[in-house]
Amino acid sequence: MSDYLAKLNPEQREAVETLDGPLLVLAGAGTGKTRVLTTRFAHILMSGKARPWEVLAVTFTNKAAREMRERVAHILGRPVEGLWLGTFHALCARMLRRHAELVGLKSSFTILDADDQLRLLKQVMEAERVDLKRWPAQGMMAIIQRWKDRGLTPARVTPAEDTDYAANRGRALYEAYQERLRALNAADFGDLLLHMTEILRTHPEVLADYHRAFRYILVDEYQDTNLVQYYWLRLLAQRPDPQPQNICCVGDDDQSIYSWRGAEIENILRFEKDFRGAKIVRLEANYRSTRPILGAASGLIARNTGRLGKTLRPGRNDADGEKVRVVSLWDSEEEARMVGERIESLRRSGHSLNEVAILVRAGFQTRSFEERLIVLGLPYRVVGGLKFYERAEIRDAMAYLRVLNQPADDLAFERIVNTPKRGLGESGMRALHELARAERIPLHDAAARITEGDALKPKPRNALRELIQGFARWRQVNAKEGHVVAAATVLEESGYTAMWQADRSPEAPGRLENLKELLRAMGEFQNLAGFLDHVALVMENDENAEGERLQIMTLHAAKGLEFDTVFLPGWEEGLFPSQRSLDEGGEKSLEEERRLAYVGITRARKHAIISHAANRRIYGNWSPAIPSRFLDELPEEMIMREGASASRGMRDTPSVFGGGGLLARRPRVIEAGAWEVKERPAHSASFARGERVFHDKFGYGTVLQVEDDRLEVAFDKADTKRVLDRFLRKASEA
DNA sequence: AGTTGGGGCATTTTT
DNA sequence: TGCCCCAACT
Repeated sequence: MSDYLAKLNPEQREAVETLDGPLLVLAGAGTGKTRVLTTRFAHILMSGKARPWEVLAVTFTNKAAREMRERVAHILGRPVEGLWLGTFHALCARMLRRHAELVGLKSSFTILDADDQLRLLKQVMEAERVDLKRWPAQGMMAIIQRWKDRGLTPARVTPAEDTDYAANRGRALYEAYQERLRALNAADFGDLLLHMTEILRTHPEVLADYHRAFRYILVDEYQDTNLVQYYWLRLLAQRPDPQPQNICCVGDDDQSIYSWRGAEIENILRFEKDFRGAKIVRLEANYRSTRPILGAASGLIARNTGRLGKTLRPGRNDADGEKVRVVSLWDSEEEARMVGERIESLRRSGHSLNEVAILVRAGFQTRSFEERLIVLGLPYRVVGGLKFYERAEIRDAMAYLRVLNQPADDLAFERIVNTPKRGLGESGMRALHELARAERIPLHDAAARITEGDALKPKPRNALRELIQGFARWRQVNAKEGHVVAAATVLEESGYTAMWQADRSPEAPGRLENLKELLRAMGEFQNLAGFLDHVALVMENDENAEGERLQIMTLHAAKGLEFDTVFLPGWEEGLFPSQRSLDEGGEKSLEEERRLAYVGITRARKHAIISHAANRRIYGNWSPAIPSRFLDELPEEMIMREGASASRGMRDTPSVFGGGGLLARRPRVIEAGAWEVKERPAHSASFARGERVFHDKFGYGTVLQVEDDRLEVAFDKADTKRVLDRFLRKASEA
């Protein structure tokens, strides 16, 4: 027997070895889902059932795709070429490049990011004279995305679907938006799936090609698929008899937490009906967490109805462990202090900070913890900050490259035509737009034409001519010397680099550094088009992971991760479960919140500390908070209560905090006063450039500029910020 | 063209 | 309470 199979337990082996016919693998948290998926992939190749390019393997994130690629290569002992392994979007983009003309695009189409999408839709709506005050473009975007999620092209949207926006003009706006995309030779993220599904639906010969091509299909996180992804998969999987439908979906209905993004939990619940003769394998042996953690999570999730049903059991013999802590606190400040203290003590006892995470329900909760951790000097990282590709300088540079690649990319052209400043103001842009619209030509071509006449003042006219001539030249550089040289030349000759060099702001050097990084990254790609696709689809987060850091992130962001110690703060009615889910979605969305709680608890290997506060500041005002109903749903024998909840029944308003435990140690009065430290009296000391200072919120930093009472400070653990001197202390006094 | 101040808004987010 | 976006200044 191959040794990669020997490492599996019986149920995992069944999931790997059941190669023929539809298979659903219900993989509970920590049951070796990724191992099964990658081993199955390798097993298909090793057993000779298919060649690498005959397997279609789909994930949701680039990270998951990368991981699968690496692990398959590891099992096989060599890298594998020619795989159809990637995210839904990347795979669809690849396919769509082959068939673009079937939906009115050219193979060279541009993939727009969220920002471009919204700007384009705004333009469309303005042109259609929609009152954007009354009907924000965001709302229309959301509707269009939901339609795309459900596989609805404008033609497939029925009047009954089109009732809740801009006096039933939603469908018309959607159609106009799609026309604009086509005119720009562009596709948004939703289009990648939508167009490909539409092609497979309406072009049997294309579908038949793919039926022949893919003998096996593997899908990760099936519970997160939306309808259009489901249609796409089903079309590809439902091969005509006698060819077997070898689709294997791996997922966990208990971890479906993305319905608000269009995911349909019904997809996984319905699997057996969709695919004749489907087999279901349950992975229930958990190798990650201790017995109490599993017991707490299982007890909680058992309250949900409409599950496929599965019970985690400890897969290791040493799985006994500490009970899940449920800590009651007076207010959110005290909660942050409690978490900080425990992390400090963990660190003192040799615990790695990389193995600690604080998982919150909503982004704004991270702040109180950040503030506390800065004061304590504990290094942390907030997952999900600004991404590399989202930074202004990168987006600008990308826009230059997009115009280089495709002159008709109006969105990109518009972004850079006056960056750096070329003296093109509102009137100049209007003239340009009018010419482009009148002649039905791209802005780039209109710009070339307009410099021939005298519609523009001399300064912008000359600058614009230079830009257009520049692009012609740079395209030749691209053809002759490659995209990296071309990119460097573009940034240099367009004056873009010079713009940042002349910038006196403290961010400028970092931005120039980022541009260099961009050029470096380009070197890894064959050509410009390949690179642009990569950036559009593979939004890499260039977080520098160096050094030991604890992590703060949302529960959503934590799915798929694991840590020795997990803090789960803010378990209060209205916050978790969130008010909105209580108000709107009824029982269904409450169940999704419960799944989110389940995801949170099951992230912990050894220690889970859940907490709630009796008082929380909401939009500035303190208001009392009731413990989350989820706390009552945890099996009593799996948890250990601390603070008020230790001696009193839950769900009462915890007005009296007299119970034992850690929190009762200090008198309440001192607790309440402690946070007033913020209101420090104005500091008479003045600061000098280069001086080390301390800020309650941002921590230590160095003074860059002084203007009266306003200082510019480069903080060690935060960006450079402008702050008033009264919020600063000298580092030596901090 | 850049700054400033008022008003509206305030889960979760990947591609 | 705080942030972000837009509109109206200078």
